This record gives sequence, C-alpha cells and structure tokens, in this order.
Amino acid sequence: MDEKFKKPYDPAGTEARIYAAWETSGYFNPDNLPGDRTEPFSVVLPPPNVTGVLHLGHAYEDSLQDAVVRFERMRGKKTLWIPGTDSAAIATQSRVEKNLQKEEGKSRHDIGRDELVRRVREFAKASESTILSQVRRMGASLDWSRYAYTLDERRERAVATAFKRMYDAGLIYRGSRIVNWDPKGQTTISDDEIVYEERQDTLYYLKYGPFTIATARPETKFGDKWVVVHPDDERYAAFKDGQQIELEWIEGPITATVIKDAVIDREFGTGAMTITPAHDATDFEIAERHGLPKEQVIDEYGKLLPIAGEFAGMKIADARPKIVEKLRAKGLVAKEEPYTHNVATAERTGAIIEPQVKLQWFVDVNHPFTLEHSEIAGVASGAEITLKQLMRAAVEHGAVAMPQEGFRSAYFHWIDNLRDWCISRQIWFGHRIPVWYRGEEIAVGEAPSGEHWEQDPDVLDTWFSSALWTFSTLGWPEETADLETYHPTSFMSPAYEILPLWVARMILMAGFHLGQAPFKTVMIHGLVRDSKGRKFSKSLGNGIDPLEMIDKYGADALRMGLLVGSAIGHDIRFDEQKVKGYKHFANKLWNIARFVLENTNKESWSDKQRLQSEDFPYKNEMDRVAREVSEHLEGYRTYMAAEQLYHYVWHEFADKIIEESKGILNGPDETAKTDRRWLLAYLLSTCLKLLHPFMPFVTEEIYQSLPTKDSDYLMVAPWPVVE
RNA sequence: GCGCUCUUAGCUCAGUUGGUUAGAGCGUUCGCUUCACACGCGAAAGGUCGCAGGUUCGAAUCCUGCAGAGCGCACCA
Repeated sequence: MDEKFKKPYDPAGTEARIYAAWETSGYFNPDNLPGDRTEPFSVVLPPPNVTGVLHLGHAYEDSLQDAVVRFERMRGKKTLWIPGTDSAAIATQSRVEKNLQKEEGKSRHDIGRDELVRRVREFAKASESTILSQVRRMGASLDWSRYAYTLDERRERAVATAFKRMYDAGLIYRGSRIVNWDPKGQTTISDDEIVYEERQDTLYYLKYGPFTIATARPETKFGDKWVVVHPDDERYAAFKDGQQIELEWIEGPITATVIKDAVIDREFGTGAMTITPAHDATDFEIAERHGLPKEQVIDEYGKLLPIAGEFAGMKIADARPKIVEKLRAKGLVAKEEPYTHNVATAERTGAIIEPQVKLQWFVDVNHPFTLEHSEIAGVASGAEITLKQLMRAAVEHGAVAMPQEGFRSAYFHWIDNLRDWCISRQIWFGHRIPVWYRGEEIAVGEAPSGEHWEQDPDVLDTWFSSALWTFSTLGWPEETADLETYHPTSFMSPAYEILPLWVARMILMAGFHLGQAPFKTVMIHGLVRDSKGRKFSKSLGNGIDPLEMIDKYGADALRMGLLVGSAIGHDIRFDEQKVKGYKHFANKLWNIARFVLENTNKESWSDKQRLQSEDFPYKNEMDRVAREVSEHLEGYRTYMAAEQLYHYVWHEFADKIIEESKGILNGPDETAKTDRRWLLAYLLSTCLKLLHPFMPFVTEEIYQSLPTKDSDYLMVAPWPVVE
C-alpha cells in the first residue's frame, strides 16, 4: 500500500497535480480519447466574463456540467466541453473607463476610440488568465485546445456573417424607434437589461383646456399638442376625434387636437392624457398609429431642450419642481396626489431610463422569411416562418427539450411578449456593427473597397455574439468537422436569469443560421444564495470566494456541497458546514481505500473469482446502486445520484460491509477470505468510478494507487455497466 | 392584471411517473482513544409532509379552494 494513505487525504497537495496530469493526458480533447467512440456528447460552457473572477454561481455551474460531462466521457461517448470567455462589452468598458477617470482624470473622449478600445482589449487580456485558472481549480474537464473568446477573430467573422445573412433576409433593419436610453451609460439597452424599481412620486393633475390630465412627468409636457381619450368613454363623448381646441399651456396658448384611441385605460387618472411621443413607448405607438410628429424634449444627457423655454438646459430633477411651480402659478394644477409606481432603471448603471427616439439597428422578430433547411422538429424545410414562431416551435415540438414545466411556461410567456430586439449599443468596445455608409449607399458584412466609406460607429449588443456561441465555437461559418459532429450540442445548463437574454436567443440564432436547435436539452438551474437566502452582492458584503472554500476543504468537497440535495432549478442556500461535511466524506473514502488496499493483494484485483453465495447480495446491491446512479445522471438528476452514492459509500460499504469483513479477514476460512478480498476490490473500484463525476480529484488519486486498473486514468475508465 | 416557484424534523433541503413503518446533512442528547478513518465509531430524541375539501383500495405526491413566502412579465399617462 502507498504510504500516502497513512495520512488524512490532503486535497491541497493533490488537486493541482492531478489536474496537470489530466491536461497532459490530452483526454479533455475528444480527438485523443481512447477506444472507438462514435456517439458525440457536447456542451459549451456558458462563458464567464473575461475580466471577472470565479463566484459560487460559476462554481455550481461548473460542478453540474463537469459531472454530466465526465459521466458521458466514461460511458464511452466522444465528449467535448468547450471553454470560453465573454467580452461583456458594457461591463468591461465601464470598468476601464472608471479606472481611466480615477488614475488619469480622463474620459473616453479625451483618449479617443482607438486608444480606449486598445486599453480595454489589453485589460481583458490581462485578466483572462485569472478566471481561466479558477475554472481549472474546480476540476472542469474542458478542452482548452478549443478555447474561444467572444471577441477573437473567428467569432468576429461569425458575427459579421450572421449579421449579413440576417440583414439580407430582411430580419435586421435600421429604424428610428423609441428605445431604452441610459443617460448615464450613454447607450441604448434592451428590454431585458431593465430593472424596475418602486418609487414614491407625485401624480399631478393638470388642467388642459376642458380636460384634466394626470402625469408623473410634467417636464415632458411642453410639446404635448394631443389629448387622447378612449373612444367609448362617455365622459368625453362630446369631443370628436380630430377636434381642435385652443387652450392655455405652460409656455402660452396652443392648439390641441383630440385623439381617440382604445389603448387608453379609462380607470387611470381622469381617463384623458396628453402624449409625448418622443419619450414614452405607449405615446410613440399612438403617434405612429395616428401619423403624428415626434418632437424631442429631453436630450441624451437628461437635460431639457429649447422647447422648454426658460427651463432649457436644466436637468430633469432640477426642472420638475420649478415647472410645477410655474403651472401652479398659472392655475393649471388641479390636484396633486402621492403616487407609487415602477420606474425603469438600467441594470448596469442604475440610471433612470429615458425613452428616446433613435436611429438604431433591430432584429425583426415578426418578419416572415423562408427557412430553407430545417432539422427542427415541427418546422419543415422551406417553411415560411418568423423568428418568433421559430423560437416557439423549437421548444414546443421538442427540438429543444425543456423538461422543467415552469421554465417552459416562462419561456413561452416571454416569447409571446417579445418585441423587436434592439442590437446596437453606443459604446466603443465590442463587435462593431458591420455596416458602412457613403452618402445614400450602404454596405453590409465586409468593408467595401473605395474611398469615403464610414463604418457605423455603434457596436452590437453583447448577447448578439453570445447567441451564436454554440456554433461559433465550433468554427461556423466554415463547415468544419466539429460543427458537423458536435452541433446541435447535447446539453446546456444556464441560470434562469438568462433564459430570455441568452437561451432564447441561442435558439433564435441556431434556428435561423443552421436550421438546428442549439442544444438538445436545457436544464435551467437556480442561483446560489447566502445562508439567509440573499443574493451575493458587493454592497451586502456577503460574498464567499469559492477559491477560499477550495483551499479549506478541497474542490471535491465544494462540488458535493453545491450539488447534493439541491434540485436543479431551485435556488441554493450556500452552507459552509455542508462543504465541510463532504471534506470529511472525501477522507472517509480515502480511509476506505486504505483499508481495502491493506487487506487485498494483487490477485484480488485481477482474478475474477466466483463469489461466495453470501457475498452475492452485496454485489447485487452495488450493481443496483450503479444502475440507479446511471439513471439519475441520464435524467440530469445529479443531486439524487450524488446523494445516493454518499449514502451507499458511507453507510453500506463502510459501516456494514467493511465492519463485517474484519471478522472474515481475520478468520480461518481461506476461501471466504479470497472471495471477500475480491468483493472489496470490486466495490471500491466501482465506487470510485461512480463517484468520479462528482469528486474527480480524490477518486483519481486513489485510482492511481490501485494494483490493477482498467485504464491509465479513472477519467477515461469504463463506466460500470450493469444490466 | 397575467404567470411561475415554494410551504416536509430545530436549521438547510431531497423525495422522478401516487404504493409497504416519510429520508439526508448539519445541529441536539447519551456512550466510546474499538487494531481503515476522532475529518471517526455506536446509540437516541425529533415530523398530524401550510390549511380545508376532493379523486383513489391507497396521496407529501394528482385536482379544487384558501393562507403565507419568493420571483418573473406587463401596465404604470
């Protein structure tokens, strides 16, 4: 027996060495796997932010996916797990900008676009190694030879190609539309990047000629020349659609027009409102329907424009009380009441969103196109379809299996409410929009030859490139062997937070560009929270560094602590005591190995002896566990599999079988001894294999000390096959 | 307003398609330096599975209603 077993298991002294050995073996790359493997199994890692550090959410995600990947690899599949990082454009740029301001007192405009982009790239490159080495410490069996970055050259090509093809199909268009403008970040953001916050404000009832209108935003009202009521509202039956009224308004007398539109909620306020098409989505739609102009009142910095008369140049917050004062003085305020409502804020910057009309690029989700080639169940090749319908069909007919009912409904609910996706962002770091202008001319896809072409200054929403991830990582748009073999990918396990942001858009992109699902099964997981159920956040100071947990208890223990007893899809409360418990379990396994190795000989491991009859129940029981664990893993019930193994190893194998073996091994019956030794060897080797997906390090370390092995590494040892 | 999830032992949670005395970890109590392991061993206490109905031979599990907790989406003039 190896001397190392005389001391307790030491994860810190083991894990780095084992991981390095795995990397050297080349087995993370499916091209090097032993045996004749035909059936592929592929997963892409949800790419962490390139400048980020590993948090417990990643740790959980890595544990979950690695368990599945290792299981499939041992089962003999051609298994590929692709690592990558995401540029997280807005987050990364704003971090560099913050540093620039702090260290040099400069803004991005001081150093210019090229210099800023250069610095952001540099910063991203410098921090890349941190997150990658941290993912390694979790034991993740990723094929590093296929590492991808959302902003590298190949992905750049994929993005430009995707953009062009969608543009040519009429699915990407440029238009003046009302968008979510973040005055602090100075960029548009998508609907999914908005967080609603409850605020206490005042609802002002203003006299508007014969009407009284309610508003929370008097500062937008300067240009309001239309008053809208519901067509069936009897209170306003006397007014006709299109009727003109002279009235006194903020800056003097104006001519207002009555409009009737069914979008009005008769119950709200007085049932009459004036509209500000340039700064409100609903108002914009009304204006579109009735062909009204949309005059800008507030600029990109949240300041009032000249239309606001003496208030021009003021910030909204400063202007509002002064405007109300003036309205009061003119006797135009009928009533004021406290008002609780939700205010849209930007997820990143926290700024209040100012809807603005802007010329932006959009993905049209309702434009019909012909899907020439389709492998998606329920969608025929050559079908006329919209992106929205395609996204729905892929899940509805099972091309993407979404076994969790609740998330399926959430997905459909999201699809049904989906509007066109604004994909342009007014920042500098990211995939620049592949469009060039020269006067009225436009070139899409590649830079055109000839002079005086100007590239669009905006960059693409980071989720545009992320949405291509399952196939851009496999070499698309080239028709690579990888793409042929590994797409659609087998499995995806993202957090529910990014179901719409990412999952749905991957389905959109893979559907349009390949006529395939991006993945066959998606298992959505929950969030890791602190012991009180709160989200981890900097402001709460409740962060837990997974690396610290690994240092203290080992990666195996952390993995088990995150996986056991946490049903996929539900939030997890992180419990350090639980992790500690699994450190003990790793040590228990270590001591089981010590006992078995001390009490067996080489023959016990190589000879396939016939078992004594009373030993058969033990073998059968082990085989039953192996079968159930396999079934659980096949159904992605990792939490069940891990728990069952824990229970079996500790309370059956150790507590009962080993205890009983002591008597037999010290007894007189030589045949019984031989059979028992064989049993112990059989049980240990089977348990190591079954536990390997969950606790790869300790199991591999023990496996390396076995007298005979089925393969050079446990990582590629054949999974116990049981009828 | 629409929708989703949860409510099981002191705490944190499992319990896949309904089937024998409802499980785990931690914690608690008692006893053990027993020759694999004190990162351990042995034993014990602890639950009318949120409440009320229903379906069924049988319900923690399915259906309906109610209560509480959390979350998402929409509206928000």
